[in-house]
Amino acid sequence: MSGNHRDFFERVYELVRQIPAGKVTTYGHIAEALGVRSAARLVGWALHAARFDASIPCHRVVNRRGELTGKHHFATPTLMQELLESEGVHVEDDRVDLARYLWVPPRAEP
DNA sequence: CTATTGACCTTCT
DNA sequence: GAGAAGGCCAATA
Repeated sequence: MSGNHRDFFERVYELVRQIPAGKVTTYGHIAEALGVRSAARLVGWALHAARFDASIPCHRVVNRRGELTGKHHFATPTLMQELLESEGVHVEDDRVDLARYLWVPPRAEP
C-alpha cells in the first residue's frame, strides 16, 4: 500500500517494526529498501532517536558485518545481545551470522 | 545562524 | 590489499 509518504525516520521505524523475531537486518539494507542506500547514516540516527521507543526493536538492526555497533547506546552494553539471544539469535563476539539471521526488508516504493 | 558530529556504506587511490 | 574520502539528513553545540 500506498500512502506511506512520511518522514524518512518514520519509514525506518515502520521497516524495523516489520523485522520478525529471530532475524536481524542491516542499516544498508534498510537504506537501500527506502531507495537511498547512501543514507545508511540516517538509519543509525533514526534508531538513535528511537532508542527511547520500546515499540521499535532497534536491537535487531546491525551493521553490514553483523556487528552490534549500537549496543553501547542501549541501556546496557549487553542488553542488545541479551535481547537477540532471547529471540534465538546467537551472538558471537558481538556479531551475528548474517548468512543465517539476515532478514531482507521488502523494498518500499521506488 | 554556521560548524561539527553521528548506531553507516560505497568507491576511489 | 589497505587506506582515505565522499555522500546522505538530522541533531547538537
